[in-house]
Amino acid sequence: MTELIKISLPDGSVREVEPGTTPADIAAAIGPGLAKAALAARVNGEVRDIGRPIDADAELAIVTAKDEAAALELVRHDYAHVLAEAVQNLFPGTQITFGPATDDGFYYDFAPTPDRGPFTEEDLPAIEEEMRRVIRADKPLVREVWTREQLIEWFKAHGESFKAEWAQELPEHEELTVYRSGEDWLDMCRGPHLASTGKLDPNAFKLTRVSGAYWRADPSKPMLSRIYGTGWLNRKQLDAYLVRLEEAAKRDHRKIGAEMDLFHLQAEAHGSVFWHPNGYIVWRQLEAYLRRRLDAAGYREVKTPQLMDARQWEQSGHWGKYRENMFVVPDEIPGTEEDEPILKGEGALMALKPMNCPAHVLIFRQGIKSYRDLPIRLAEYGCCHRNEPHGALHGILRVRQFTQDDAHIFCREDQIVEEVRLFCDLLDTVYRDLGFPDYAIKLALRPELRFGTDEMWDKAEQDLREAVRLAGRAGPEYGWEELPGEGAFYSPKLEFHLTDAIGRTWQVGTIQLDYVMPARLGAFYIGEDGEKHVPVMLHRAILGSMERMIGILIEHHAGKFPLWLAPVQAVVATIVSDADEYAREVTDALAAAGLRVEADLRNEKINYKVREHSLRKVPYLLVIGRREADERTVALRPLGADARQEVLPLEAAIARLKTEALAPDER
RNA sequence: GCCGGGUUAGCUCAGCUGGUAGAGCAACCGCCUUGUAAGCGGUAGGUCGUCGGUUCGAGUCCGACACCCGGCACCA
Repeated sequence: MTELIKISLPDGSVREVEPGTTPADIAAAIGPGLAKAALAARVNGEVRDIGRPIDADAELAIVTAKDEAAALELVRHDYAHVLAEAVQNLFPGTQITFGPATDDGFYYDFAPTPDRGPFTEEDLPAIEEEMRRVIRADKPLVREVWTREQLIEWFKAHGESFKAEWAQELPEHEELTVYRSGEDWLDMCRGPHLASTGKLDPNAFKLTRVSGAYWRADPSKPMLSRIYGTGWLNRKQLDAYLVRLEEAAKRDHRKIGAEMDLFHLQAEAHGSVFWHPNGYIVWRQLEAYLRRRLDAAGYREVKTPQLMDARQWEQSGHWGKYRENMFVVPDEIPGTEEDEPILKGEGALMALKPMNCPAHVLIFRQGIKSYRDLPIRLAEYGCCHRNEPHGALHGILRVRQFTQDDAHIFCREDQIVEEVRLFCDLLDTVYRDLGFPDYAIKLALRPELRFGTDEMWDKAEQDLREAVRLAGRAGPEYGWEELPGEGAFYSPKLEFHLTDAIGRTWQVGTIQLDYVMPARLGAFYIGEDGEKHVPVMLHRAILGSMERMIGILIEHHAGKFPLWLAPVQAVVATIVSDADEYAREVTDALAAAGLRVEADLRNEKINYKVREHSLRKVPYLLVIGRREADERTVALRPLGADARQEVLPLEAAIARLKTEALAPDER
């Protein structure tokens, strides 16, 4: 007689069953409803196949669609496998490699046959159709444990060289499993999976795009053909997701930037932004605001050279570690004669600055500094050039010329924690002012390629960890996380990731603790002991870059900037030409009050004017008809179709707009 | 840099298997004096990304290059 095992359920009850009973059996015993809804099982917290037997006492919870995170992960992983099966059905000879669930769906990387070539978007409808067929066939997904030798032999025999390579390299101790989909298809996979393909909703997924992807993310390895999809529990979720995508597309800063006439990009200066008058107003407002905050926080603003001799970059270490991203310029007078080469290559090399830090150290080095002078906080709106890989450029979010809101704090070791704390406070204020109350803090640890000794890195990482903890910002509410290998080559860094209006995150702010560069560039101060000491250098930025932050602000606000940032704050629009003279008076009065205002006296219907200025996202329209002109009032209409307008005396309207237009630090 | 897809009027886009370009909006002109997201009519506007090739003939086919888009890698 076999010993029964005890299965504890979430409601506290315990069932005694034969060893080898599956969660599916138990779900069925509880009720047919649960059996039908069951997708997988949590056995002692671990998500497992619903059909995988339990051999010992365990805690069991049945995973249903209500356990949404786990259910989505399962479903997406299964969609990926169905995608792989469908592709191999349609395109025999295509090799399978790897296909995980992602945040909103799944992908699978394939090695197509050479004559077939990479997949294109035109292939997707047929593949989707085949996926639906596989789903409707309701093929059972069965787990089997194989040996490494079995796996390698099987994959080699079936022409799956990528899978065979992988099976070869999986860790020793791991249990190696395959999942069969019916009789005719299988993939090596850790699982877990649903009981059968029919558990998927054939109308809750969509293949979205194709792309190349390196095998094992390594550019020296072959490029595979990746197919992306989005997958959900049901059609309603899918539709909601597709609507969200459309919403995000509407906020695209490139589209809004053109509509609002903020900036443009063109091939002749690719990777650099042409700021138009409207866009540059946003820039100037943002810059002026932050400058006031920095002044108040004890920073001193500087301006340093764009071009410096290559020897300087050698000394700072950039020449060795960063040169491939630098624009190098010969210090030479170009030839102008027809038959003469433009450059003879005789001049010394100079480079456009990719960072501001060396120049700030050079300022620090001027004159003798005492320990009493520290901390010294040097700030610069530093225009940097970085020769980024062309494929990386993206609108104004990733460019080759950008302006950092950079600053370097030179301090003593005993001041580090306080400086980091002060920085965290300043950054918190700025993010709140800009409308980003939610942000996460992460610590990026030493990368492979780096300066300095391990002891230095140990200390720097520990100092940052400690400083954030003491600043009271290392908790889960700040999304605290450590990221191995993500640090800069000269220092570990704290990264600040903010969350925008539609839930996307953007890495913007940073503070980095550097023991190396000041020493390399010979910076020192005289300590209390009368000896020379090397100061610690904190590299820090709050906005990251002006270009990127403005791009993020455009997407965050969908172009509807708060009044203080809006390029045009108000338009005075007339209904009849009889009101022109009064409208001019109103416009002049608003301008005199410091507001950015335009008059629209065109011979157009008010409907037309409302629509046009609404599309331009002008925050306020001051509508002037005969009535307003007679009564010396204005109809103040805030942006938005459902916005209620208010008729008020001219003076009252001016006073109100003036107050509302103050920057957050001026209120 | 790598894979795939693009580039046609100021903007959004059409143009089948090659036969010398088309719509809507915007612009301009006129009418309408207008009350809260497009009033009506008319006119003008394009070396079809660049360069080269195939062809009697190229927006259309081929090649190179540039830039853009989606990813990959990169983001010090």
